[in-house]
Amino acid sequence: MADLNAHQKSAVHYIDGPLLVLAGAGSGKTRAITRKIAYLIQECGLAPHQITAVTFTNKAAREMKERVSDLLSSEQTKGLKISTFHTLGLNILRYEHALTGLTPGFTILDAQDAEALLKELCKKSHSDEINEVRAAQWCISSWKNNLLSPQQALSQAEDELVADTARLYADYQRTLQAYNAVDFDDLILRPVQLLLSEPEALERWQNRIRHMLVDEYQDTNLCQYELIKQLVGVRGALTVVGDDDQSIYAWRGARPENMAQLKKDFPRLKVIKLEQNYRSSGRILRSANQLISNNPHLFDKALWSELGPGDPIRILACKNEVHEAEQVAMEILHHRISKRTKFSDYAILYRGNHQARLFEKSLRENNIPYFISGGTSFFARTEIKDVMAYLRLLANPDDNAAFLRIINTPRREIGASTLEKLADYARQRGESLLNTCNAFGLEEHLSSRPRERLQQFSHWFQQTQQRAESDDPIAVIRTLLQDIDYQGWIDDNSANRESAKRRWDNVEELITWLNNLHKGELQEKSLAEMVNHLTLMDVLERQNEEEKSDQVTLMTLHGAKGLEFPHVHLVGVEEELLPHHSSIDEDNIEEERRLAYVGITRAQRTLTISYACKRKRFGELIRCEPSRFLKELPEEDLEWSGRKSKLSEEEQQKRGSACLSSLKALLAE
DNA sequence: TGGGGTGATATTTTT
DNA sequence: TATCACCCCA
Repeated sequence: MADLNAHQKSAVHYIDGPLLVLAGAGSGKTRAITRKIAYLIQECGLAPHQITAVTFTNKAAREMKERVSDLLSSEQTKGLKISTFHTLGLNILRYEHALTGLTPGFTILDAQDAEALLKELCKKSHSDEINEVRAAQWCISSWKNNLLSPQQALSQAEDELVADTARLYADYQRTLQAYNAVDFDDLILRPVQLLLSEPEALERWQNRIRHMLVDEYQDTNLCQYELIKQLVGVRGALTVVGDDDQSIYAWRGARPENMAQLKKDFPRLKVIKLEQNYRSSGRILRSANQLISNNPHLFDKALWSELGPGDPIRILACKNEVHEAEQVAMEILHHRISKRTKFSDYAILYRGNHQARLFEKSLRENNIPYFISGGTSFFARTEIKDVMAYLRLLANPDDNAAFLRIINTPRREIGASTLEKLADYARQRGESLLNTCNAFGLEEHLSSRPRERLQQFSHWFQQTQQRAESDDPIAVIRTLLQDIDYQGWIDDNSANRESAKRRWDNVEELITWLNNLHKGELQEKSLAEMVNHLTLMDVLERQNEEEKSDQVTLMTLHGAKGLEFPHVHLVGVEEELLPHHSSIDEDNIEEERRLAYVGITRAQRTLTISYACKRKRFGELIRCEPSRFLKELPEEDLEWSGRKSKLSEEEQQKRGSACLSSLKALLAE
């Protein structure tokens, strides 16, 4: 405990009731949480399995696990439950499946699968009003996050479109149940419904959890909060850590009000503030504080630091967006040489993903290694989704979504009209598509050729299912892929050799992951368990690999939360971009300000903010204003570059080449 | 079934 | 401007 400050210590030691830790940016909240877990085990006599800690991302969960195991022996951490909300929900559902009408092999549909299913359902019945499936999906998701049933949603609907969407929601939930499937939101929602309606289950889980810890608490939505409340019960053994100034997910249902709500629901709530910042130098911190003081606050908090003032904050005014990207690349090259830093000390943070492209270009042109965090995840790739769909169907024969995905991949000459007839008959019999392939009486609906094809598939699949019951899962998967010659299918369907190779490598990597899960410490036994585990996972392992090498990090402000970098470039700090124009329209400047605040507080030693005066947008060149947030920073801590000297373009070019030659001189040195 | 043409549409994203 | 989904046709 020696390396904790007094406030951190009291947060760790306080176990008499519910505790809210208001942890400012860089105040060592992860340290406090991990110490508290260690304290509960070592000093308070709790067994590791009685402690549940939840985070929002796999990455955060993994980091927390690592840091706890640095403090404790492996014996002391055995059974400790540190996971994401969704994994916690999955575990509850898995254990209590009998009470929910799900069978153990149930499928988790990811957002993509769910969208495809909704599209399908729309086509069938709700077509007229709903032409925006994604909007409907978003709407249904927020209903779920706000604990609204389809009936409630319908009764609250104010117009026909919403009413239709509510009916789609009802249809969607029915279909999911029929498929023996849940979506991501259900992983939280269904456990909540279960705990509310089944007192025995509630008691079981409340007894199991003797202390609960929640990270990034300001990001919880209503449904997640309800889950916490149910699990904690009257005992109130709860520690939550959060920072309302870093709430940047209100747009997807997060409720920073949950921090205030806690006080109402747990009157005994103790509040501890962590205000000493260990990350950033003084000027950076002062700027952040001053910026965020323009927002109203639920709780007052004043961050301070002992790290000394540090460098002023550089503001780069750039001619246009191309220029901005070049400048930033130049600055990084220059700075790295003169300060003898590593590329991995730098991060370029931006509001929207599309901004990455320009920086990618300029970094590449200057031979600066970089990696872009975000983008298509491993599990969204077609080849991975295909293989996963085969596995899903093995685990859950009712998973019609998986069936539809793979029935004609690779090609089996089973077309849309065949499937439609099959689906009609399946609905009539109340059975899954897979089952219906062999159903009695199918010949009345389908002519012999397509029927034979379906039966051939189903026959082969049955054999595979049988093998899956006894054989090693990995061997089953390998045989399955050989049977369908999936590698051949990839070869035939890739643009070129390289992409074919890459895609097959991805499949191999998936198998490696499955293998690790199977042999790993968690001992995931069944295919279903492994498949569900993988659905909730993401790129974390490979991201990890990339972080290790010396590269500049490019990511969105949202992606940067929870991270820190010695040198940060905050780019595109313009009106309409940060704050984003849609937030300006919706009068939601505060969240944008918090976003800027998150960006600033990522910086440890230097912060460079840049903006362009002109920018191409949707094909046309528009004039840009520097962000209003710049005016909210303390002028005396800023160092302007570019704007105040009214250089002609020509002269700027000269300066650019002067910069380049001085750089070359440095390199030669 | 896949390619090419067409028209809509441009945040943030985890699980 | 650039992308992407969708539709139609060969």
